[in-house]
Amino acid sequence: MSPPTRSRLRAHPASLPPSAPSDGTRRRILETALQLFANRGYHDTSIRDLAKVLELQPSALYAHFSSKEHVLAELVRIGHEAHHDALQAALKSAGPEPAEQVRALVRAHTRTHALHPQLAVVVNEELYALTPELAAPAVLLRDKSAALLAEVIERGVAQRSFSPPHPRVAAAAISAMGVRLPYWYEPGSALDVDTLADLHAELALRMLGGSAAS
Amino acid sequence: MSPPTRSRLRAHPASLPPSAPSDGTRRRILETALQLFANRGYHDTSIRDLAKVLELQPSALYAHFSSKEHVLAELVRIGHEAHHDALQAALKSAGPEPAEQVRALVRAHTRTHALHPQLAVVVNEELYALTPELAAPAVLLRDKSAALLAEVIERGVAQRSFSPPHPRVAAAAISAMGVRLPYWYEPGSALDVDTLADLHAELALRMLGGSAAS
DNA sequence: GTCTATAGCGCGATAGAC
DNA sequence: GTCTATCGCGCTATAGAC
Repeated sequence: MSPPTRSRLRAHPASLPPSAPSDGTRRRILETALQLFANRGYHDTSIRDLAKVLELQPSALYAHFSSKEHVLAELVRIGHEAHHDALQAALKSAGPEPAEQVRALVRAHTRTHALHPQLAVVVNEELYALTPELAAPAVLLRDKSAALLAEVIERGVAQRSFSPPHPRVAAAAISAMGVRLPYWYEPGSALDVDTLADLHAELALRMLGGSAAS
Repeated sequence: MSPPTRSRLRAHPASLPPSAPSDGTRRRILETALQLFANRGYHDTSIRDLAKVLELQPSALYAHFSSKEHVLAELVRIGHEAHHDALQAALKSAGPEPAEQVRALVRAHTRTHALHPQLAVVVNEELYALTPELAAPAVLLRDKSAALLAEVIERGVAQRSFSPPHPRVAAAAISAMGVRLPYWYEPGSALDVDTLADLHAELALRMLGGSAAS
């Protein structure tokens, strides 16, 4: 760990989604690693830093994870699965119209990033610290999640509900709103998560144009 | 440098803006560091890695920079200044209407991120690897750049040209489009930079609503 | 599953010759 | 301004006792 640095995130403390392991020490390690990786980065956080916060000896961590990289890989896996599951659930409960489906997807995307900002940051900034083998499952989930939005947009365009100037660029812009959230949004602020999710959905529909924008 | 990893960026090779130093070795160091920091991250790139690519001995770098951190600081400075200068020039040449000014700002924001993707990534992901003292000038420029967009939006809202659901959230969404560009945009693709800049401007105006959206 | 101790290596940076 | 050589330290990970 290098010397006096500002922390990357506004949010505190690190929150894992419910799907994470409930087992005691393994979960504590993941939560602590999440906090440190999010604030300082994976490569700037040492096994010794992690052990110190956990009040364990460095060697004790190896009873729970076979390497520092496997701790990161588990966080990346949890993050991608939680995100993908949230998108799928949102889509499933959304009804058939593209506008309603976009609204549901964007709300879920935004909620995930706002409620688990550390996980979002680690997933997005540290994925490339993993060997391709360990990163592969996450990359696959990433592509599937992107496809969920892309397909809804395509269908909306096909049936003239949407008229974006460029569907792929619009999809990237919609995704970007959520991905950048952890860097400026303050979870305890006047703007609550549900309102924010609605605002993002509204902005997404405006970008997509057509009759759906309110 | 850790073992087999995918690179963070699609773009190749690293491009510095014209404002960067033209001097020989110093510039070569900056260009090479930019490429390595963008692809592997600052903390995962060693002085030895840098020297190897440059075909120099590690100690030779210290004739040009007093530390590895100062190399990063210089890149961060160059990146922030080029970005801020581009926004200011765009605004200056834009005429008085808020819609025209937003279009100019977004076009400049997008062009900067598309034309210098490595610099954008390093500036955004590695700023927090700097001590607060070295990061301070960049943070100041960042705030000034954000204010340029925020003020134009505010004026547009005040004179009823814009009707965003929430000006601050819309500003963040507009900025996010550009910031995320380096992670998906392929500079040599069918979609050229100017078209992309126009598309982003169009999306921004749609989000801001009002009479200005085309 | 935690401890003490340490192996083995790579790191950033410096000394001093040329 | 580049070289050779190296200091001193922190790193990931392992060995082996309890």
